[in-house]
Amino acid sequence: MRATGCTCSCTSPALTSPQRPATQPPIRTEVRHARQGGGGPGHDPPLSATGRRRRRVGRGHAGRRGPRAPHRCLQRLPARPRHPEERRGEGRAQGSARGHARRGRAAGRLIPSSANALSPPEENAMSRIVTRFAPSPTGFLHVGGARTAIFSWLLARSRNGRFLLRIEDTDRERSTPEATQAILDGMTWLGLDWDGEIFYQSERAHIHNAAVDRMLETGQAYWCECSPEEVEAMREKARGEGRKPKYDGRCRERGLGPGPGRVVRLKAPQDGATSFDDMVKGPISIANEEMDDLILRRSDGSPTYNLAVVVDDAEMGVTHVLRGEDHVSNTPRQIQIYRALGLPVPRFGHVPMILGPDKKKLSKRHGATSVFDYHHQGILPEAMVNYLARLGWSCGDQEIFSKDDLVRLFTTENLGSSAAVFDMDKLLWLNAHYIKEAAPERLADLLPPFFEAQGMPAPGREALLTVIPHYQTRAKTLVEFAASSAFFFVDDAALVYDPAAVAKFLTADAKARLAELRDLFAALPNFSEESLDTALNAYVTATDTSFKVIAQPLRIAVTGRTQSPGLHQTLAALGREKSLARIDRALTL
RNA sequence: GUCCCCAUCGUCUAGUGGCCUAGGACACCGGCCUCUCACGUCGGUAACAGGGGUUCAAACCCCCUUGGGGACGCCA
Repeated sequence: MRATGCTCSCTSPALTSPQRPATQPPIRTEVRHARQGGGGPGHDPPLSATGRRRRRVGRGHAGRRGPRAPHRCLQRLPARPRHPEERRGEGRAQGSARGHARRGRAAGRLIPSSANALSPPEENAMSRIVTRFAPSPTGFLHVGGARTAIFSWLLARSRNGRFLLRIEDTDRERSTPEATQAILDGMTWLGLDWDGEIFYQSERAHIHNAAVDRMLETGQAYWCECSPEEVEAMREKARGEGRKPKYDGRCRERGLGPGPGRVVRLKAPQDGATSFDDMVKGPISIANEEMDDLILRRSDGSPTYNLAVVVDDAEMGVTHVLRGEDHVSNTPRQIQIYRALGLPVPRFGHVPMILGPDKKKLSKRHGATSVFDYHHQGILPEAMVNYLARLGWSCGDQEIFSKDDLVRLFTTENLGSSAAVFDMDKLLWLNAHYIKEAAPERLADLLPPFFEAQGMPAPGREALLTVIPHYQTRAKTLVEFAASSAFFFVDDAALVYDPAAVAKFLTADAKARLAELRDLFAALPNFSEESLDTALNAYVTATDTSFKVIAQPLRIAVTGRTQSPGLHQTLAALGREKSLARIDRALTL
């Protein structure tokens, strides 16, 4: 298998539609092919080639992390009060891409050309940073893509910047509208909102091609008539000689024009090196002789990926590109294209991969890879975001981060540079934490589909609300939540008794006590937790027994199982009628 | 094969030359709490891949080795 897809380190095997429980997310985002139209290719005023030179070079890791006193991530704290106010509005489109086409486009074109010219965008206090997430719609949003989306979103939101979305749907074979929808739904579920219109790469071929034409005109690109077979032969030869397999550039100076079967190649620099200061990995440099003259336009006239990405990012005004590690080797090539086009080079950051427990790249073999798999497993979105953000990023010893915390604290400085293993246990722990913290009303909104998924009608909201607090400390997922609290809501006659528990605890002696308790409960003036608690304790003292002796039999009688919330709570939540009915039934077992 | 990247407890990580007999969290083990299960709480086991340098001092800087990963498409 190979990496497919997104600009985000995904391995996005077109996942087959999972048999999803009835947890259809209530969040739907319209996929609409916004007409991007117009707008020439990157015809922005050419910027001085020197504009992009970094000042900070090769100082190793120390170089990108200045010496500072307190926890670095906490330094963002003072910034807090400013942010919420400043970044609001401006056509941030949550949900369907409607209506802000003009505004979005204008901003996209203007910002970079003025802001990027002289210093790296990061250092320029006046510049608005622009990040993007650019998935290719060949499957669901998987956790790797979700994480780079989260980081890109955080980078923008934490710096009062814009976060854009571009769908890289130029692979007609594998791109589907369903996948696009699934990705948007995934983003929405996670609460990652984007600014302005969604960009669809497939609608922008004319812009890409215009850029190629421009390079042809300026001599930065040339026509090549070598066939794929010939090129493969060159590569084979080079490989045999222990060199980097590459096209040998034989058409470079031939001055060929257009013609059938011909491609356009970049006339890349042949000596020197191309380097960049990666936001997560530090300085990276690759000798230009390692790279060949990559194809910009295929023989069928269509633009290639590396060209399209560069042109789109430049056109959209992207200043900071955060993407998967599998793109580091594309980066120098893309930088060469930026230079050939005279465009400002954005900052790049490559986030490491997510591994499975066996330390191999996370894949379906390891279980769930789509964020919706986790949704359906009853993971709360805030737990997912917290977990994913913490996977490869840290802030001192802090583990729990609300989205606001993240926005306030995030910086690329604290992004880790090595691959990380996806740890379900820790996700579960976080999820349990957020379930405890959640408002019961919210859980009541979320839970119904999880009951339905296990084949029972969703309980009434009121009944649900009385039971929910008892399970917030007991469930790690909503699936577990529904499963372990289901006995509350089933018909008394349909309650399933655990045979082993019945055999062990519902002895004749126990039944005798149950009968007494039944009468006691029937006579109780009210059936509240307090009065039950008092009555139970009084019974224990009066009959000179211990709570332990009556607890399990009673519990099994009303729940069918050995585990439940506290007895008085369980009985009260069940109500007198059901409690008595169940005890009666237990007496017959 | 070539190039690039990565390397602290089982896992996520803190660490940016002395605050390190390496800190936190998950998981695991044990105690407490207790009507069960949880929650909570207290405690414990557990790591700087190896070797050379540099330095008064190295988990941290440099080099090498080893191991892992990625890339080398008219895919994205």
